[in-house]
Amino acid sequence: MTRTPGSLQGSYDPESVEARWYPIWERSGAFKPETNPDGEPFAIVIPPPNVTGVLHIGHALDHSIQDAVIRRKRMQGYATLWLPGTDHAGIATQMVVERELADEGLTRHELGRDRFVEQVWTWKSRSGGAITQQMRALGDSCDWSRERFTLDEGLSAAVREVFVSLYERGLIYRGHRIINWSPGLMTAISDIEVEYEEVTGQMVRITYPFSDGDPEAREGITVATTRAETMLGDTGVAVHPEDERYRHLIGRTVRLPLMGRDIPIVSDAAVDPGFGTGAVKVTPAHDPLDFEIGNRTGLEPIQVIGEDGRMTTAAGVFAGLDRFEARERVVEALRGGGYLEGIDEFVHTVGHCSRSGVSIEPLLSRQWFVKVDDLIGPAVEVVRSGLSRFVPTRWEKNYFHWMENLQDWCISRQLWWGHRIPAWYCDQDGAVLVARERPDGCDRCGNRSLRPEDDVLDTWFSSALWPFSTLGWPEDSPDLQRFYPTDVLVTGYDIIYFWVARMLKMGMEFVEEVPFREIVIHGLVRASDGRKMSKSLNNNVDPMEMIELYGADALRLSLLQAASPGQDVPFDVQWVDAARRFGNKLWNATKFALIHIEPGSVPQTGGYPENPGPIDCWVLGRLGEVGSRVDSLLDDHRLADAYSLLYSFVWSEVFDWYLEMAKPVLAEGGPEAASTRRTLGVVLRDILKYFHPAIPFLTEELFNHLVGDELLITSPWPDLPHHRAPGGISTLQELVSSLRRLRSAHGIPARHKLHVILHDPDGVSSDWWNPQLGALVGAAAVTAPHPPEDPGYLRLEAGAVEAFVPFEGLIDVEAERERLRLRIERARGDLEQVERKLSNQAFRLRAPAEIVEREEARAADAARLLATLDSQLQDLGS
RNA sequence: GGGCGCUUAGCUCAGGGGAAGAGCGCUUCCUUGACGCGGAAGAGGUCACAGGUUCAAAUCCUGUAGCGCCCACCA
Repeated sequence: MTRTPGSLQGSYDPESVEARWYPIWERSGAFKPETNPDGEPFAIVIPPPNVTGVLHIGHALDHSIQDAVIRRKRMQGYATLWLPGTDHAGIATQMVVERELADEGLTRHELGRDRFVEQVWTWKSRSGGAITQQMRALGDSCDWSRERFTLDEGLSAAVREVFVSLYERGLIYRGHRIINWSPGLMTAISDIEVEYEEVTGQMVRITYPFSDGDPEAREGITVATTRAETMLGDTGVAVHPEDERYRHLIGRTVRLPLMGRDIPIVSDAAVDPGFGTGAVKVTPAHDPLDFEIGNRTGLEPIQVIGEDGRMTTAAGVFAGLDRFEARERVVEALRGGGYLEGIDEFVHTVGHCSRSGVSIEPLLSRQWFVKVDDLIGPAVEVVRSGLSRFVPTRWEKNYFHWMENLQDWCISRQLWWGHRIPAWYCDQDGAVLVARERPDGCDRCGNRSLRPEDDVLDTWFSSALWPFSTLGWPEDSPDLQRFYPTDVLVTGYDIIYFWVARMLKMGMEFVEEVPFREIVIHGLVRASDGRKMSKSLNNNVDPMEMIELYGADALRLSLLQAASPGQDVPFDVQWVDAARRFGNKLWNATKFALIHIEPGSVPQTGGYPENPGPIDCWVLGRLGEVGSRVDSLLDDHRLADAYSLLYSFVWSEVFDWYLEMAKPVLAEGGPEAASTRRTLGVVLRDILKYFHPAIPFLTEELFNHLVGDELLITSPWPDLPHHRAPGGISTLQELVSSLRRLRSAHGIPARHKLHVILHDPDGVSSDWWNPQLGALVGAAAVTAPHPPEDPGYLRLEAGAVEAFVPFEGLIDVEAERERLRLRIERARGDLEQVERKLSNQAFRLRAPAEIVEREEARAADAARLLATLDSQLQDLGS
């Protein structure tokens, strides 16, 4: 089913390469852990994207990292599971379907709950698969046979089990509290779904006159507020008990303007005497702090703003007005009544619904809550003790900081799409029944017509169970046993609070083991100017468009190279383009190799030459060094560093040097050429292996040409024998570079052969240098026992080798002198610097020996260079 | 009000106590039989600023300035 290997035709075309391999991988079973039954398990569960969603650039980053990790582990012989799935995303999905209904002129209420939910399922089956198709285009090697959806039967059972048992443990309760109400969505939302924005508003000061003193005195107490309309629901005024200005007023009553209600002045320590006027109007129904003060001092809440954001009948003449309209009208009315002391501009933060953007209304409401205090302890402890490790660790600080000041989590939502809360009400005796299955009747009065709870759970409730619910919990399934705790979680820092913390809490509470051993945090992908990508700025980058233009491989590599752990990545097409060009380079290098080696003849593993020639030995040695460095970087999840290192090694060493040095060897034929052909094959093969996790499609394609029938995706990770680079290589490279510089500086044309006399007292050079010098710089060298005595030669140094080039008629002598003077100046500077360092006694005493040695060597080098340059200058004649 | 980052080449960013790095851009040369989606040679940086620790600081510490992000019930 794989393609017959052959030589490569044409040029690199990502689209055709990428179309081919995904189905082959999937059919081969490589994505499933069963492909390697004896392997040690290694598991990642995907952060489930919304079913409504399409792949955005953030997913592309998140998935590139996960896929790179999982692919490498697979090649290293683990039984890897990358478990995919999607989230039902309550609000988001419901909104999409509601909008569709609106186009037909319908509302969900007209449709009714059951038909509406049915409609959402239909919608889900129709377009919910879009994102999973896009994941395939990206190359995500997940096990689709284990795909999960948060509303699946199994996951729903997990949700019910967790809800009921938390309720039984007293960790879930139903309470009447101030919650964040989104008038836009008509539902409660949790604290962390509120986004705070700084706005400039008005702080109005209002005087409430005393109603219990001399009516003629026209005295009162002045309060300040930014939400004037809430004064209609005031049931008291609070001051700090120690506040000298107001202490004597505690217990008196004032008449609430516009409403004519008498309300008491109370004292409460929560009041900040330094803020505003030091006296707070208390609206228990519309402010969390006021609600608490009200509870402590016995002030009743009066709800004046309704769930739709309009004033209620309790607001008197303002009833029916929109809350913002009411704010203006109330201020006007207060001004008219002479109650208004003044208006100041005031900058403060206002909460907005992260979904609908509407300003949040704190509302007194009966909702379900999770008491988080008891769950935090173990979730903090496992991170502190390192059982679950954040990468990079600095995110732990943020995690702890956040865990310290957590409020109870409001989990009920007034939506239809989601997990219905497993509670039933008996309307006869007011009993609340919470159960895994619908109870037959009220356990107290026997009433058989129980009313089910209408509310559904916050989407994040089911997400919190994801690492174990997807593996079969509450059943003690084989997958749960084998893959839990999962090994790595890869996610952005933006959902540490929403999601990661809650998974840790729930995992510890219900499975009593950490959900994942490592938490790899990446940043957000930003626009190239560093700003957030958003629809309103119209600076969104569509990953699918990138894939079309540059290929998934290029997109992945560019994201991986740019993503430093935990750091935001500004996205720029130039990176993707550079990555594509790298792909092109790989393609062409393989094409070159296939001219010289039989397609399909490279062994899948091993096959390193027994007696490698000098350049082969060098490249194998370098590959080994770089490879082990790359391995340790990858182990530390420093993917950006690993792939950047590989990228520059492959391009600037293997392709720019080794391939060029291989050409003359291959041309000559003989046993040397055989070794080089072999080396060329295995080195390319190993490079493909190292790059496979980042650029899976192209590497698979090229591997297929080199190796034949075996799939790269399940080939073993490279394991190189140690090779020691022969000393001559770096000297040769230095010499070549010097000669190239000479050519370049003086415009010596390529066709002009350079004749070089080598003086090589240590015998560093050898026979194989000559063809190399010929191919790489167009130079021919002869070795002489002594440096030439007559003038007219330019001396170059490469390590212990001196090279003499006759310059008569070749170079611009004046220009060369100028160049030398400049270099001499620089060399002097260097020498002085090193000598200064070496003459420092403290340095000699304190610095480690190897550093001192290195500095000494440096000084010697600098001195020799200076001498060389000086003599060069003399050779040119002054 | 707390916390966490960032400031390095023209641009976008890596690096993180012992000789300043990448990609893109820029200059010059090269129609080399893998690749012009390429090659070679270059120019370009007091690593934000000020102190400190150290034999040695872009790197560690303290402070300052600017810019981001997160958290918080200042009405």
